[in-house]
Amino acid sequence: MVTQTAVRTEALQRPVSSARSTQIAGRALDGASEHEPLAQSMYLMGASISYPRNAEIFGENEPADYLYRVVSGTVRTYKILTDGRRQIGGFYLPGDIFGLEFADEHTYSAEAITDAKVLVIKRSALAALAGRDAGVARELFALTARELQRVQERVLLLVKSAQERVASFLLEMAERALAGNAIDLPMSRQDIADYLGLTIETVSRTLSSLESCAAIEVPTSRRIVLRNRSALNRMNG
Amino acid sequence: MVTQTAVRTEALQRPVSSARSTQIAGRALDGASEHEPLAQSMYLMGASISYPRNAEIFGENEPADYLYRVVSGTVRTYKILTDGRRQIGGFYLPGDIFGLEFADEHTYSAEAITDAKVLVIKRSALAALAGRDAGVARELFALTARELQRVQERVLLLVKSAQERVASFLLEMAERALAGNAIDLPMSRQDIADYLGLTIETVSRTLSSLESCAAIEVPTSRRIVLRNRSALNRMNG
DNA sequence: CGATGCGTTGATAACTTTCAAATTTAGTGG
DNA sequence: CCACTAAATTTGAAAGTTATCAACGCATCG
Repeated sequence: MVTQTAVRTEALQRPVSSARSTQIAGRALDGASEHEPLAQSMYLMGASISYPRNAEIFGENEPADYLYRVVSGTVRTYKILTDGRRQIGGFYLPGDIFGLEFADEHTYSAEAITDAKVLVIKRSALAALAGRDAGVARELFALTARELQRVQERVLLLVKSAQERVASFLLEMAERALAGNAIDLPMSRQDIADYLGLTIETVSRTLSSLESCAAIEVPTSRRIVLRNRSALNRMNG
Repeated sequence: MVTQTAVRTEALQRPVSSARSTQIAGRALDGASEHEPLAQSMYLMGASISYPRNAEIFGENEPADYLYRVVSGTVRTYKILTDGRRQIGGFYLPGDIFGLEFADEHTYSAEAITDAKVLVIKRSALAALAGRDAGVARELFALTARELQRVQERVLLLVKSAQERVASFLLEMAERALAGNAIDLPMSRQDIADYLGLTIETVSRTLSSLESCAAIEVPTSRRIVLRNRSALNRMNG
């Protein structure tokens, strides 16, 4: 891990204007940093760590001593179920915060999907900060509330058909990672399947079927072009 | 609705020792009222309202001006999906708090499953209270965090098989409403099905199959006796 | 180039839903 | 309190959806 001194230096070198807006689950807060004291604090106080593709950031049941913010790359959280299957808790893109816990230990593991850089802040430092700065406390609460909303939407998603789940997933990713009309998926089919509670075969078949009905194009497996978004919206239900 | 005066009187008449411990989603907080300033405030400041069976307590998209605490009976929250199906958000038993929202409007509707009595407190009063009393603010946060945990567990439940879902449901209800070794279900098969993302037929068949393998007994449709809890735990996954 | 991992496609099996009917339970009026 | 009606639950058979098992194609990388 980077030393505290080095971290401070790096944080100070980073121009304020380069700070991206804080996002959780694809929802952007309004950009001004005065409205994101937490993000700002992480820039000032947080350490920056880089992880190679597939590296573990933290493990389930490890002490939850840090809060994380994605700077670049993509992160997945997941849990291995007793039957051996893997359930993905969420995908975190640049600006997103993850690792927020209310117990002493992480309930999910976290891994870098691609090479990723994250900022970390000690939970104890954050607690102290929240005590002094009501804005930070408010933001932590808002973060939790938004995470709750995100998970509630996932519950609604998981009771739907495979086609609806995949369509919802594409629309969700489109909101978060759209480049023009195309999405560049950082995650594998297996990741998507474990996120949606489906198998890779079903995800693959569903994408093929969406392609054959002209709702999307799949030029390469990681790139999806949205051709008919209203059709996807209709499927979304 | 009961007048403010009448409410105060009722609150004062209620002996402190009779206050049930606050529960959310079946998890009991430690009983002492000093640890539940929110519950205490609701007793002191809240109005008490009674609803007959199947009455609406609030509707989706209505302004979320109140927070509710179940005194007696059972409440369900739900949402009607675009395809007409109903998804149940949760069941709330005596001591449970519901109606917690972070936007201005309710995202779920709420109905009394049985005749139910609830305490309500104005959100604005609660906000004022949380500003003055850090304990209330903490409890609101804890409440949110616990709700988040509950919904996350539901995500894990919804990716499992019908048998696992029903077994999980029975174990969840057993923790919350166990009388001896039997559960008295306040809700219908349709409610259970809409909670688990299954059809009533599948719920009914699964219960029959659990009965035929001696894991449970179903003397009447609303009463379930747990015969082999470790078998249910194994199915739970 | 061959090995390896990822993604797609096909065939079959397992599971859940749908539709239908029988049975039980609950509610209502006499 | 009983009889009757409506509603809820259970059970059966068939259809639909998704998972599983297997094979193939395609790209990447030593």
